[in-house]
Amino acid sequence: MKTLRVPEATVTRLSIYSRFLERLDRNGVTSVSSGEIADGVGVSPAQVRKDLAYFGEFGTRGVGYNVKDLMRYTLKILGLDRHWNLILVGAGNLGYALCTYRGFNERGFSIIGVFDNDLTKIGKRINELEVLPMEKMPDLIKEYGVRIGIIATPTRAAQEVADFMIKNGIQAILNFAPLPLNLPEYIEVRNVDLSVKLEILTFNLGFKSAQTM
Amino acid sequence: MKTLRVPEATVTRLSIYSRFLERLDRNGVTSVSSGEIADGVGVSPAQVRKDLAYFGEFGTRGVGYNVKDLMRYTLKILGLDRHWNLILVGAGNLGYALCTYRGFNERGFSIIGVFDNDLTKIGKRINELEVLPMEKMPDLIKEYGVRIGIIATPTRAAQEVADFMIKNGIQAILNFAPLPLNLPEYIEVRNVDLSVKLEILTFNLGFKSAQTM
DNA sequence: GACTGTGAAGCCATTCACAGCT
DNA sequence: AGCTGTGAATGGCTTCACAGTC
Repeated sequence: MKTLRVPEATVTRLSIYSRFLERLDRNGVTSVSSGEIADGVGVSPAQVRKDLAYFGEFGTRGVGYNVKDLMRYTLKILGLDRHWNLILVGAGNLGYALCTYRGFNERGFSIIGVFDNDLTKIGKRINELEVLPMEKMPDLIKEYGVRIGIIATPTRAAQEVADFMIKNGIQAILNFAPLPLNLPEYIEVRNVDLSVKLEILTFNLGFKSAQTM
Repeated sequence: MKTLRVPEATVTRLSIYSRFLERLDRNGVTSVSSGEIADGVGVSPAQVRKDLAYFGEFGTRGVGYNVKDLMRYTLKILGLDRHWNLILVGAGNLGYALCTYRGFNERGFSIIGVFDNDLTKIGKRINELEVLPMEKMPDLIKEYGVRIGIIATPTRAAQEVADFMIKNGIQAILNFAPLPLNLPEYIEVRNVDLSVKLEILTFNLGFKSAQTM
């Protein structure tokens, strides 16, 4: 298992492969080829093999891959062979939706603390969680060993919230505010910008209507 | 304005530049250099210039770019010099959050119809919209000239919903269900997978803890 | 002197094609 | 025969470096 630098695109696909493998496993499929995975997720068979090759040899030549084994390997590579506690800041509609999103639980993520600085939101309940004021964050991070924080605040608050999280030991941030955060480089950050993908669609539709209208 | 194929990464960054330019404009800044844009959004100055060069020459050598002009150009390129009506299927928490998300309105998007097939959700109100049964979709698409649909349903319903949208004239889909949709290739699809980015974080944290523990 | 626009170079990811197993 | 694993080839995006312009 040599450790070259792995392209982020490979990690993204690995996440998708692993979910596809979970589906196969639930359906009782025990063996799968790179071509079948490729068809299932919309990439080329060579891509699937190359992606897996970054991490080892998981298949059998002439046969394919064992579904359960490969599923476990991919989950392990992604760090999903364990449970992750998260905190979230911003108890608006988006924060609420993320707290109740089943996709997180299915992958081993639990949001164990929700914070806001809006007094009208503090004390409200989201499932079994109570929205807490920001000053309760430090203790909760320590108590639950939280390393990842989610930002679902309005844009103007995002940078300040990120700084506060980091000061209290958060190592990685998933940012839903449409604003590039300015953070130390040892912090892992990924942005989920809800309108960027929509704008890729309008960009592409623009070209189409030019052709067809 | 030569029309080479534009990398999707360029379109993504264009969307980010345009929002940064809007911020500068609101703050009264009138002129900006590629280096300042680069600093503001976290890319290299050459990247900014190269991205813009796909679409024309917008700057003045020795000076930089006029903020208002460049903002308008970028918005126009992205197809955001006009209003876009959207429909959304799935009136759960995520659907609710998307319907009330201000970031869409700020960029010229309006969700003008929300659909669900769950009888307990039909008739509910989200802002000024009433959740409608699926069979009302065809008329609404025609009436409002809708080309883009958003899928915020549970995973199991997503493929069927996508097929229904397309049958009724939708040309582009923003899919929040964590499942690769199987669609004709003339349909534009982009997926927003809420846990993939989280799994990139856990992947990267995995490497870090290996070093530091 | 400052900054854009761009061909060339460099780098990285994907695809190809085939050797190696079963 | 079928399918994996992988070096080589390809393709595409990013960075470099400098000519062009103000």
